[in-house]
Amino acid sequence: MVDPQRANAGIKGQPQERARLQDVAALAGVSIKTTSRILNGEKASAGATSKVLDAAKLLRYRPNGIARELRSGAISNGVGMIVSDLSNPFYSKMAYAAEEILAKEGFDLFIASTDEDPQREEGLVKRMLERRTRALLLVPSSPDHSYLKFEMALGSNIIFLDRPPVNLLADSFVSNDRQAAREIVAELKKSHRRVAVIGDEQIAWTAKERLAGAVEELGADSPLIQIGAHRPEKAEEIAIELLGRAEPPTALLGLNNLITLGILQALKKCGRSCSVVGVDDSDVLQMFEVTALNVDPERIGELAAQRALKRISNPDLAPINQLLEMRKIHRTPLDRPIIFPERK
Amino acid sequence: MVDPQRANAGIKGQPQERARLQDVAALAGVSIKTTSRILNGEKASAGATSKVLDAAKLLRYRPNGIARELRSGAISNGVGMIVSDLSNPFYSKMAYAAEEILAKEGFDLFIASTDEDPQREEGLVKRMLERRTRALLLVPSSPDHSYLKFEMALGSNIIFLDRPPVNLLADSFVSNDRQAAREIVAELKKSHRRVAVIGDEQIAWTAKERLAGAVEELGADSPLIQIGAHRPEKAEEIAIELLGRAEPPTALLGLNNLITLGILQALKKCGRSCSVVGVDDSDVLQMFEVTALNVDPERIGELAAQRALKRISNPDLAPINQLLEMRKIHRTPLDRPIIFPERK
DNA sequence: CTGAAAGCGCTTACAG
DNA sequence: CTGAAAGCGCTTACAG
Repeated sequence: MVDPQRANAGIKGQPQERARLQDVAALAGVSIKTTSRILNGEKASAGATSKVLDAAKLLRYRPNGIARELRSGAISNGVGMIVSDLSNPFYSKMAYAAEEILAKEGFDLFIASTDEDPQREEGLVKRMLERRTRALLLVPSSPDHSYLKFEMALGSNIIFLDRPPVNLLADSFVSNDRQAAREIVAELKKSHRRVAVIGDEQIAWTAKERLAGAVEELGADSPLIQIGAHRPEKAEEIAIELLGRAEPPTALLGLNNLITLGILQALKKCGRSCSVVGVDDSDVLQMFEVTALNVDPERIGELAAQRALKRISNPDLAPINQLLEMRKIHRTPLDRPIIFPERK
Repeated sequence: MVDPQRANAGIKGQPQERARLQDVAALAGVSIKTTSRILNGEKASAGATSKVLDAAKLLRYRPNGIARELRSGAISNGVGMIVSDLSNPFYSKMAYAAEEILAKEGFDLFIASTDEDPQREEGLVKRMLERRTRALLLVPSSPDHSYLKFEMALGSNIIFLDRPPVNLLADSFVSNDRQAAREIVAELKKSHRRVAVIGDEQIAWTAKERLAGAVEELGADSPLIQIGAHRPEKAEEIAIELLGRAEPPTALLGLNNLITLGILQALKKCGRSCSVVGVDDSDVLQMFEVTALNVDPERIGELAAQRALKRISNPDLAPINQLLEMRKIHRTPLDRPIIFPERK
């Protein structure tokens, strides 16, 4: 009944025979059309209904939504979002905000994560667009987006978030990372002799921009600038090294949310107090009253989702590039140290 | 050339004419097959190539992946994950861990969020399965999963995480929330006269279980049990009220990560110190050395992803229900208060 | 209530 | 190098 040689067998995982409507109809002894009707919950004679349901169960029949979608001409209501690292609360908040806006308009948001791998990004983009995703919100990991030119010329709606497109004209919502980092370092220098800066690995655009801003103030070869802190643990390690020097920094600047967390962990572990400022905000910074430089991830997610909706109604919009300002959230004044809970 | 009356017009958003391969071929003056070859990057004569590419651009042609997939019989490599609230770090960590495991085996993980809406859950499940998602990881929001019986009988691979299926036999990975909550309250009672408990709105299974555990120790009508704290701000408000009573609690138990965050915010705001314990761990609890009861979200995500892989190779596995133990992470002893950074 | 035929937009053989 | 025909698994008209 089911031909195991059929095309869809054995692509990934175990070969898997899929029963078709045809197979169910044959086993039930009724026509394809009747079978379709019954499985779609329309009325039919009791006899036919039970025969068809039995046959479907026996053959483990599952309708092929791909075929249905093709025939019925229904358009997908899916919007895709591709982020670099879903475990970073910055991106999950962004995704949540976008989802809220899109769901209100009847669209599904499907989120995938590249783990900063350009290959994965290209593959995910391709697979999402081929499935007629109505728009794509992209936090890019790839260093070059010219591969998207053709897709965009073909009418795909692509919107960049948090990091700008490279070699491509497309909508983007990014923040003024370089300028913000430069200005906060300049401000710290006013009340501190030694300002240390800890940055991420130099992969993401935001990481490079923030570092560039700090370098403009402190010089490229400052021994107080340290990078490579991709996880909080690594940031903690670097901070401990800095604090252990003969001339330790009097202020520490963490160039993203995870790094600043690591800095606070270091202070806690060493029982030290020090002025701390963070780029990006978080619950922990709030609790310790650490002054932060921040763009709401929710704001970026909302703007991008709204733009996606606009583009879905009118794909011929000219690209816009919106620069969002990072704002300083004043908490502990920059010349005061962050005090840690006393240890027993 | 492009017939604006075609079926896929005007379903959602603006009507959108889609050029077909046929339209491109007609405009370029070559056959459909040649057009297909050129757009798929195969070799063809230079003349045909440029004519086809021009026509494709002019018509904003995008291949229909649905049709391609149907004809070529390719099987999707997508796995779906549906969570109740993506902005909760618990779930984004879970998703990240699952994604890592699945990506290693060549599967894409597509994540969607229901915002605790059963309707959205049903819709998302249906749309994902119809698209031949190979497996579905589900943190359910719905109070009844019998709607999935038919899907499962048809061979869909569905795995429940964090919350168990109701009226359905399916794989699940959940923690012993009730018992863990009961035991920690019992332990707190040993060194505290007044143990207060703050819980979430009684929607999610975990919220109900945790409350039930606390009630078993404190009684259903204890004035020290407060629920409805769905956001940290609400938990903070409740905690402030509790702390302002004539006989304030000597210990506060937060029944999830966001609630415990709110409790700490309340203590900070009021400048009070108090013993605090949290169900679920977080960066903030770690920094304040709050003792926590925890199941690694990463562990749940990994187990579920591994189970999905197994089911994809062998769909006939009998359902398993794994109960994960919540473990106590000892930090500050239960009879000691959490001390807050001194305010200036 | 039920069925035979046509077709969704592609790709896959198979010929020229 | 190129094309006409068949078919992926369904649903949509249209008949009986």
